[in-house]
Amino acid sequence: MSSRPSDRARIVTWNVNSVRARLDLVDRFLLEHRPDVLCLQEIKVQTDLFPRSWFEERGYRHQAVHGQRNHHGVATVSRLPLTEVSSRDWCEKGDARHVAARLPGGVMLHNFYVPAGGDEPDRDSNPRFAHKLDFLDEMIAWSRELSEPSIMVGDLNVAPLERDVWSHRQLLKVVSHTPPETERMEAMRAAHDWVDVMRHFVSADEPLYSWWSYRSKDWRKSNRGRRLDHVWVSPVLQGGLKAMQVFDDARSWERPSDHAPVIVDLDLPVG
DNA sequence: ATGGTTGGGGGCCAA
Repeated sequence: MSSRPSDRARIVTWNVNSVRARLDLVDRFLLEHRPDVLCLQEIKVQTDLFPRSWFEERGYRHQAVHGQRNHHGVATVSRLPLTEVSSRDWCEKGDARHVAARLPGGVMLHNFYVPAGGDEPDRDSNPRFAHKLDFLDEMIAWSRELSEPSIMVGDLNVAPLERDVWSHRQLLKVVSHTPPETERMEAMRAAHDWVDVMRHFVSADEPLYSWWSYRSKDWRKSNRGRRLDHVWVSPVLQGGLKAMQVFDDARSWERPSDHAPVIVDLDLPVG
Protein backbone atom coordinates (compact mmCIF):
# COMPACT_ATOMS: atom_id res chain seq x y z
CA MET A 1 0.00 0.00 0.00
CA SER A 2 1.51 3.30 -1.08
CA SER A 3 0.60 6.77 0.10
CA ARG A 4 -0.88 9.19 -2.37
CA PRO A 5 -0.79 12.99 -2.51
CA SER A 6 -3.75 14.67 -0.93
CA ASP A 7 -5.36 15.66 -4.21
CA ARG A 8 -5.01 12.14 -5.63
CA ALA A 9 -8.17 10.18 -5.03
CA ARG A 10 -9.03 6.54 -5.55
CA ILE A 11 -12.71 6.17 -6.39
CA VAL A 12 -14.37 2.79 -6.75
CA THR A 13 -17.78 1.79 -8.10
CA TRP A 14 -19.14 -1.66 -7.21
CA ASN A 15 -22.55 -3.22 -7.56
CA VAL A 16 -22.37 -5.49 -4.52
CA ASN A 17 -25.78 -7.15 -4.88
CA SER A 18 -26.74 -6.71 -1.20
CA VAL A 19 -24.29 -4.87 1.04
CA ARG A 20 -25.18 -6.95 4.10
CA ALA A 21 -24.54 -10.24 2.28
CA ARG A 22 -21.19 -8.91 1.07
CA LEU A 23 -19.60 -7.31 4.14
CA ASP A 24 -16.74 -9.84 4.30
CA LEU A 25 -15.89 -9.14 0.67
CA VAL A 26 -16.15 -5.40 1.13
CA ASP A 27 -13.84 -5.69 4.15
CA ARG A 28 -11.23 -7.58 2.15
CA PHE A 29 -11.53 -5.15 -0.74
CA LEU A 30 -11.10 -2.09 1.49
CA LEU A 31 -8.00 -3.59 3.12
CA GLU A 32 -6.42 -4.53 -0.21
CA HIS A 33 -7.22 -1.40 -2.21
CA ARG A 34 -7.83 1.39 0.33
CA PRO A 35 -10.21 3.44 -1.82
CA ASP A 36 -10.87 7.00 -0.71
CA VAL A 37 -14.44 6.82 -1.95
CA LEU A 38 -16.52 3.67 -2.44
CA CYS A 39 -19.72 3.92 -4.46
CA LEU A 40 -22.03 0.96 -3.98
CA GLN A 41 -25.12 -0.07 -5.91
CA GLU A 42 -27.85 -2.60 -5.19
CA ILE A 43 -27.29 -2.30 -1.46
CA LYS A 44 -30.74 -3.93 -0.99
CA VAL A 45 -31.35 -2.35 2.38
CA GLN A 46 -33.41 0.55 3.59
CA THR A 47 -31.46 3.67 4.51
CA ASP A 48 -31.81 3.35 8.30
CA LEU A 49 -30.59 -0.27 8.27
CA PHE A 50 -27.43 0.50 6.28
CA PRO A 51 -24.35 -0.67 8.27
CA ARG A 52 -23.15 2.87 8.98
CA SER A 53 -21.02 2.10 12.03
CA TRP A 54 -19.35 -0.83 10.23
CA PHE A 55 -18.03 1.57 7.60
CA GLU A 56 -17.22 4.25 10.19
CA GLU A 57 -15.03 1.78 12.06
CA ARG A 58 -13.04 1.28 8.87
CA GLY A 59 -12.53 4.99 8.30
CA TYR A 60 -15.43 5.65 5.97
CA ARG A 61 -17.26 8.06 8.21
CA HIS A 62 -18.64 10.29 5.45
CA GLN A 63 -21.69 8.58 4.00
CA ALA A 64 -24.37 9.38 1.47
CA VAL A 65 -26.97 6.61 1.62
CA HIS A 66 -30.18 6.29 -0.36
CA GLY A 67 -31.72 2.89 0.21
CA GLN A 68 -35.08 1.18 0.19
CA ARG A 69 -36.52 -2.19 1.19
CA ASN A 70 -35.80 -5.21 -1.00
CA HIS A 71 -34.33 -3.82 -4.15
CA HIS A 72 -32.05 -1.19 -5.60
CA GLY A 73 -30.39 1.32 -3.30
CA VAL A 74 -27.11 3.22 -3.59
CA ALA A 75 -24.54 4.36 -1.06
CA THR A 76 -21.37 6.42 -1.28
CA VAL A 77 -18.99 6.00 1.67
CA SER A 78 -15.84 8.07 1.92
CA ARG A 79 -12.73 8.88 3.89
CA LEU A 80 -12.89 12.33 2.30
CA PRO A 81 -15.57 14.77 3.43
CA LEU A 82 -18.85 14.59 1.53
CA THR A 83 -21.04 17.69 1.50
CA GLU A 84 -24.33 18.68 -0.13
CA VAL A 85 -25.68 15.13 -0.14
CA SER A 86 -28.78 14.83 -2.28
CA SER A 87 -30.78 12.38 -4.32
CA ARG A 88 -33.28 12.75 -7.09
CA ASP A 89 -36.41 10.76 -7.85
CA TRP A 90 -35.84 9.69 -11.46
CA CYS A 91 -38.96 8.88 -13.50
CA GLU A 92 -41.12 9.69 -10.44
CA LYS A 93 -41.04 6.07 -9.37
CA GLY A 94 -39.82 6.59 -5.83
CA ASP A 95 -36.92 4.18 -6.48
CA ALA A 96 -33.58 4.64 -4.70
CA ARG A 97 -31.32 4.75 -7.73
CA HIS A 98 -29.19 7.86 -7.30
CA VAL A 99 -27.22 9.73 -4.66
CA ALA A 100 -24.97 12.75 -5.12
CA ALA A 101 -22.38 14.41 -2.93
CA ARG A 102 -19.73 17.09 -3.30
CA LEU A 103 -16.07 16.09 -2.95
CA PRO A 104 -13.26 18.26 -1.61
CA GLY A 105 -12.22 20.61 -4.41
CA GLY A 106 -15.82 21.07 -5.47
CA VAL A 107 -16.40 18.17 -7.88
CA MET A 108 -19.86 16.60 -7.67
CA LEU A 109 -19.96 12.81 -7.51
CA HIS A 110 -23.12 11.10 -8.81
CA ASN A 111 -23.72 7.44 -8.01
CA PHE A 112 -26.36 5.70 -10.18
CA TYR A 113 -28.16 2.40 -10.43
CA VAL A 114 -30.00 2.37 -13.76
CA PRO A 115 -32.97 -0.05 -14.13
CA ALA A 116 -31.96 -3.41 -15.57
CA GLY A 117 -34.90 -3.39 -17.97
CA GLY A 118 -36.30 -6.92 -17.75
CA ASP A 119 -35.95 -9.54 -20.45
CA GLU A 120 -37.92 -8.42 -23.50
CA PRO A 121 -36.38 -5.44 -25.37
CA ASP A 122 -39.75 -3.99 -26.32
CA ARG A 123 -41.08 -0.88 -24.65
CA ASP A 124 -44.73 -1.61 -25.51
CA SER A 125 -44.90 -5.10 -24.01
CA ASN A 126 -42.28 -4.70 -21.27
CA PRO A 127 -42.81 -1.82 -18.82
CA ARG A 128 -39.37 -2.47 -17.28
CA PHE A 129 -37.69 -1.79 -20.62
CA ALA A 130 -39.81 1.34 -21.10
CA HIS A 131 -38.74 2.51 -17.63
CA LYS A 132 -35.09 1.92 -18.49
CA LEU A 133 -35.32 3.94 -21.71
CA ASP A 134 -37.19 6.74 -19.92
CA PHE A 135 -34.56 6.75 -17.18
CA LEU A 136 -31.77 7.05 -19.77
CA ASP A 137 -33.69 9.85 -21.51
CA GLU A 138 -33.83 11.74 -18.20
CA MET A 139 -30.10 11.23 -17.76
CA ILE A 140 -29.50 12.65 -21.26
CA ALA A 141 -31.51 15.78 -20.41
CA TRP A 142 -29.73 16.05 -17.05
CA SER A 143 -26.30 15.70 -18.69
CA ARG A 144 -27.19 18.45 -21.14
CA GLU A 145 -27.94 20.84 -18.27
CA LEU A 146 -24.89 19.88 -16.22
CA SER A 147 -22.40 22.73 -16.04
CA GLU A 148 -20.15 21.93 -13.05
CA PRO A 149 -17.23 19.48 -13.02
CA SER A 150 -18.72 16.11 -12.20
CA ILE A 151 -17.95 12.44 -11.82
CA MET A 152 -20.67 9.95 -12.66
CA VAL A 153 -20.29 6.33 -11.62
CA GLY A 154 -22.46 3.31 -11.24
CA ASP A 155 -24.18 0.32 -12.70
CA LEU A 156 -25.73 1.83 -15.82
CA ASN A 157 -26.87 -1.62 -16.98
CA VAL A 158 -25.84 -0.86 -20.56
CA ALA A 159 -22.78 -2.16 -22.42
CA PRO A 160 -22.49 0.57 -25.07
CA LEU A 161 -19.60 -0.54 -27.33
CA GLU A 162 -19.15 -3.67 -29.45
CA ARG A 163 -16.27 -4.95 -27.34
CA ASP A 164 -18.18 -4.22 -24.13
CA VAL A 165 -19.92 -7.58 -24.64
CA TRP A 166 -18.57 -11.06 -25.41
CA SER A 167 -20.46 -11.19 -28.71
CA HIS A 168 -21.80 -8.02 -30.28
CA ARG A 169 -23.90 -9.91 -32.83
CA GLN A 170 -25.39 -12.33 -30.33
CA LEU A 171 -26.31 -9.61 -27.86
CA LEU A 172 -27.89 -7.08 -30.21
CA LYS A 173 -31.35 -8.26 -29.10
CA VAL A 174 -30.38 -8.85 -25.48
CA VAL A 175 -31.35 -6.13 -23.01
CA SER A 176 -28.18 -4.17 -22.07
CA HIS A 177 -26.79 -4.06 -25.62
CA THR A 178 -29.76 -3.21 -27.88
CA PRO A 179 -29.54 -0.18 -30.19
CA PRO A 180 -32.15 1.88 -28.24
CA GLU A 181 -29.95 1.51 -25.16
CA THR A 182 -26.51 1.95 -26.72
CA GLU A 183 -27.71 4.95 -28.77
CA ARG A 184 -28.97 6.58 -25.58
CA MET A 185 -25.63 5.95 -23.87
CA GLU A 186 -23.81 7.74 -26.69
CA ALA A 187 -26.35 10.58 -26.63
CA MET A 188 -25.81 10.89 -22.88
CA ARG A 189 -22.04 10.88 -23.29
CA ALA A 190 -22.21 13.56 -25.98
CA ALA A 191 -24.67 15.70 -23.99
CA HIS A 192 -21.96 16.68 -21.48
CA ASP A 193 -18.95 15.58 -23.52
CA TRP A 194 -18.42 13.00 -20.78
CA VAL A 195 -15.11 11.12 -20.79
CA ASP A 196 -15.59 7.35 -20.59
CA VAL A 197 -12.78 6.71 -18.11
CA MET A 198 -12.55 2.96 -18.62
CA ARG A 199 -12.13 3.42 -22.37
CA HIS A 200 -9.68 6.28 -21.77
CA PHE A 201 -7.34 3.58 -20.45
CA VAL A 202 -8.41 0.57 -22.54
CA SER A 203 -8.84 0.88 -26.31
CA ALA A 204 -12.31 0.30 -27.75
CA ASP A 205 -10.79 -2.62 -29.70
CA GLU A 206 -10.12 -4.54 -26.50
CA PRO A 207 -12.74 -6.60 -24.69
CA LEU A 208 -13.56 -4.97 -21.34
CA TYR A 209 -16.15 -6.33 -18.93
CA SER A 210 -17.27 -5.64 -15.37
CA TRP A 211 -20.07 -8.19 -14.98
CA TRP A 212 -20.31 -11.94 -15.46
CA SER A 213 -23.55 -13.85 -14.94
CA TYR A 214 -23.97 -16.14 -11.95
CA ARG A 215 -25.40 -18.67 -14.40
CA SER A 216 -22.13 -19.72 -16.00
CA LYS A 217 -20.23 -22.60 -14.45
CA ASP A 218 -16.77 -21.19 -15.09
CA TRP A 219 -17.14 -17.45 -15.59
CA ARG A 220 -13.44 -16.82 -16.24
CA LYS A 221 -13.07 -19.64 -18.77
CA SER A 222 -16.20 -18.84 -20.77
CA ASN A 223 -15.68 -15.08 -20.18
CA ARG A 224 -19.13 -14.13 -21.42
CA GLY A 225 -18.98 -10.76 -19.74
CA ARG A 226 -20.47 -7.34 -20.25
CA ARG A 227 -19.30 -3.83 -19.29
CA LEU A 228 -22.30 -2.61 -17.34
CA ASP A 229 -20.45 -0.49 -14.79
CA HIS A 230 -19.04 2.87 -15.73
CA VAL A 231 -17.04 5.86 -14.58
CA TRP A 232 -17.50 9.06 -16.55
CA VAL A 233 -15.92 12.43 -15.83
CA SER A 234 -16.34 15.97 -17.11
CA PRO A 235 -13.80 16.97 -19.78
CA VAL A 236 -11.98 19.30 -17.35
CA LEU A 237 -11.07 16.28 -15.20
CA GLN A 238 -9.60 14.20 -18.04
CA GLY A 239 -6.07 15.53 -17.55
CA GLY A 240 -6.08 14.25 -13.97
CA LEU A 241 -6.86 10.64 -14.80
CA LYS A 242 -4.08 8.36 -13.57
CA ALA A 243 -5.18 4.71 -13.61
CA MET A 244 -8.10 2.33 -13.98
CA GLN A 245 -8.54 -1.31 -13.09
CA VAL A 246 -11.44 -3.73 -13.21
CA PHE A 247 -10.65 -5.82 -10.14
CA ASP A 248 -12.10 -9.05 -11.48
CA ASP A 249 -10.35 -11.15 -8.81
CA ALA A 250 -13.27 -10.19 -6.56
CA ARG A 251 -15.58 -12.08 -8.93
CA SER A 252 -13.81 -15.27 -7.81
CA TRP A 253 -14.01 -14.63 -4.09
CA GLU A 254 -16.37 -16.73 -2.01
CA ARG A 255 -20.04 -15.78 -2.45
CA PRO A 256 -19.24 -12.96 -4.87
CA SER A 257 -21.29 -10.25 -6.42
CA ASP A 258 -21.83 -10.80 -10.14
CA HIS A 259 -20.19 -7.38 -10.68
CA ALA A 260 -16.49 -6.59 -10.21
CA PRO A 261 -15.28 -3.34 -8.62
CA VAL A 262 -13.99 -0.68 -11.02
CA ILE A 263 -11.09 1.27 -9.51
CA VAL A 264 -10.09 4.73 -10.77
CA ASP A 265 -7.24 6.91 -9.55
CA LEU A 266 -7.37 10.57 -10.45
CA ASP A 267 -6.22 13.99 -9.33
CA LEU A 268 -9.05 16.17 -8.12
CA PRO A 269 -8.83 19.95 -8.48
CA VAL A 270 -7.30 21.47 -5.35
CA GLY A 271 -10.05 23.23 -3.47
C1' DA B 1 -34.26 -23.00 -27.72
C1' DT B 2 -33.34 -23.52 -23.01
C1' DG B 3 -31.48 -23.23 -18.55
C1' DG B 4 -28.29 -21.90 -15.80
C1' DT B 5 -27.63 -18.71 -10.08
C1' DT B 6 -28.31 -15.40 -6.46
C1' DG B 7 -30.58 -12.33 -2.66
C1' DG B 8 -34.56 -10.68 -0.25
C1' DG B 9 -38.45 -11.83 1.84
C1' DG B 10 -41.65 -14.70 2.99
C1' DG B 11 -43.54 -18.59 0.14
C1' DC B 12 -41.67 -16.02 -6.10
C1' DC B 13 -39.77 -12.03 -8.14
C1' DA B 14 -36.01 -9.23 -10.03
C1' DA B 15 -31.64 -9.50 -11.71
